[in-house]
Amino acid sequence: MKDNRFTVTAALPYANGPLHLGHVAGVYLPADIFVRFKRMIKEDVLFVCGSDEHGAAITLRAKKEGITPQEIVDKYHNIIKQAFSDFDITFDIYSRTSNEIHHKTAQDYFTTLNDKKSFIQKTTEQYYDAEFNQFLADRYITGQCPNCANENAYGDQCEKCGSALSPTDLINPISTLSGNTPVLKETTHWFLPMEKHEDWLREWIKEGKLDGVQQHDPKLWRNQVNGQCMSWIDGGLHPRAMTRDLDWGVKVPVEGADGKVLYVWLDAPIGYISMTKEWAQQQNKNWEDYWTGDRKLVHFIGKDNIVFHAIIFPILLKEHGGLVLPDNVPAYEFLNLEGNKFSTSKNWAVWLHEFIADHPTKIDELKYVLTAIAPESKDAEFTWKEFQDRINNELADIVGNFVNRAVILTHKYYDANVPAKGKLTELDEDVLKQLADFPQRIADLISKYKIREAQAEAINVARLGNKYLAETEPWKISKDQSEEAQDRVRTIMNFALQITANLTLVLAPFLPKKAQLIRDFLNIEELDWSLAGTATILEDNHKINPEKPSILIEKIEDEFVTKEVEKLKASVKEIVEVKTDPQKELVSFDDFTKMDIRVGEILTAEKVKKADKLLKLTVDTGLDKRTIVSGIAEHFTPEEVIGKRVSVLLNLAPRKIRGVESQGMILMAENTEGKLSFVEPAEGFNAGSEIR
RNA sequence: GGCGCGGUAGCUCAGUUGGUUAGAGCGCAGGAUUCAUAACCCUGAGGUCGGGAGUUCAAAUCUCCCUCGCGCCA
Repeated sequence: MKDNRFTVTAALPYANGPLHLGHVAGVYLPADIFVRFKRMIKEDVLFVCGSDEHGAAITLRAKKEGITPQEIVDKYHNIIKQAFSDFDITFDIYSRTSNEIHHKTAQDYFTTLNDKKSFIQKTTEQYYDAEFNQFLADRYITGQCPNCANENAYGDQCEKCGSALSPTDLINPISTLSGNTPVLKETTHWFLPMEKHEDWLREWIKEGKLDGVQQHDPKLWRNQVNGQCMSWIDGGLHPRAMTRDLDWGVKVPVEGADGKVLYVWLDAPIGYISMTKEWAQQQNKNWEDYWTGDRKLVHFIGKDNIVFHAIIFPILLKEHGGLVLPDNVPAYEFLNLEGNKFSTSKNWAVWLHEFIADHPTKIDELKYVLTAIAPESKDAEFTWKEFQDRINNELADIVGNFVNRAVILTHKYYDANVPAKGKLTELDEDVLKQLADFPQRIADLISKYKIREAQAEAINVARLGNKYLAETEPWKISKDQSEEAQDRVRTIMNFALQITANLTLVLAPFLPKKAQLIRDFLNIEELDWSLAGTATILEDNHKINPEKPSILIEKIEDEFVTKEVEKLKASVKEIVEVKTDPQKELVSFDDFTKMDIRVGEILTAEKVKKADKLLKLTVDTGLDKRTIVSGIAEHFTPEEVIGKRVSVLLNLAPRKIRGVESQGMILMAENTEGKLSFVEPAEGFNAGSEIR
């Protein structure tokens, strides 16, 4: 087995939205706790992460919002980076894939593998949008589902019947970019022939051995990870595209590969390497030291990313040669929120940066709750009520209260000096023994990626303290003035304080700010982990902070919960209100040309009697002057509309409305608030101009 | 649809290679106590371990079928 030197990565956040609590609970926070602990026990650990800034979703969003992809990724990269920093996630580097060093590293990596003939090239036909000059990602093609006839199926899936599709399955495919029918066009891509790697992957995943050499303990890999990988391998692997037709990303470094970029399978994980390089340059170190030899590589990820990190990237690493393969891929399940999945599009989320802005003093409290419910083995659920319960009943009552008791009593009895221990009782010895067990237990749990249980054990140190005080009752004994009794009280209080000092150690990886606050109460510096479990941390007569301690953990009021739940519900409403109608059914060009739409000028206007909404208009259509009844009286006065040049549907079948025959229809734009606007041509387009 | 993972006390979760009365925390009930953030501490009630069938002296744990949730793939 290898030494304990770690390179830890956390999944690269996609820079098209902010971070929510699901991301934090299921990747970044456990990774940070793991890393903090490794640093505490002086194991060499590098922690890298950064924004994933490429891909079709970002370019399409940019197009939609009329801005550049760079503007989008700049915006979210900064929000995410700041949120991590505010939340005390201690990456050694948080970089981004739009950096030059990443592009260069990824291209070099591709070239190395390409030169080694690790890839095969294949030419396939893919849908292409001629107007936008680009190939279409599956999800940007819609059409009729061949299974259930749903008109709005996507190129990768029909959401109505749930069947997965490929774009060519769709009947009447439509590009969502232009609305045109896309054409099939040949394109050549580089594929990774994964099937060639089945044999060694099987041995590596199942037994942890590579070329017969033990690399890792497969029993420490989560069920889900082993299970999914083995099912992929046993089911047979297939070539996988490593490049895409897109103009936003790392260009494929091969002549003639214009308009092609590296696919996310290469782009993102090589980001771990390029970010290591960037950090190493800053620190004057060799990046290779962190990716070769006896280094343990650990990828913290969500469960949707398993085969990507446990099969595809390992193949790429091995093909490159000389680089370490992951020692573990702790994959987290998903966090749900108040009964529903987190959803960026539905705005059902608690955003990390918003939480921090709203509750800057509750950072460790949030960390505690997210760790306590971390989805290590099954999907978990975050509710504000549980947030309150966990903080109030566990953190505040157990930890906060114990610290307060120990410190306040020391102030009261000894004027803030640590009293010396006297003779120990059997109970004291027993407590000592229990205390001594904690550090190793916590270390073991963290090494096994059981962060949630490790945190619970840390809290148990405070429970031990509470129990000790309840059993020894120093406040009773202190009333007895005999030297023997006073000696007993000094011993008890010394123990209580030593346990408090232990808390600064065992809580530190989970609740760094609270650990610091306790250190302030005790007037001590950061301690070395080797002291954990001992009762000799504080020296006799050490002066603890003479100021009365503040409240370590403030309780969460009911109002806090109510407000947050309301905020969450309100945010969903906003989205619903601005929802626009989906595209209507397709019409043929012939259908469209049947409609005769022209510019008309409104000559006269008057209200229709007994009708609040209707105006009777006389319109010059260029052909004739005709009467049109229009339902716009609630939006415009007759005076306002006279002289307007508007769009008119001329050949709508005439119809009597309130006794007046209407010979056409005025076309209006309507926004989400129900406001109306005429569709007016520019100056110089007079009555009779055709619209088509 | 195929595959993977999960469904254990009201809630959140542990349960090692099948082995005595299935555990913890919260919540709940009762008790004790007052140094402390009305907190702590003790005791107790609560589960036919998603449903069914099977293997076995013995199944939460192994096999099969069904069902629900999540993910991956087609």
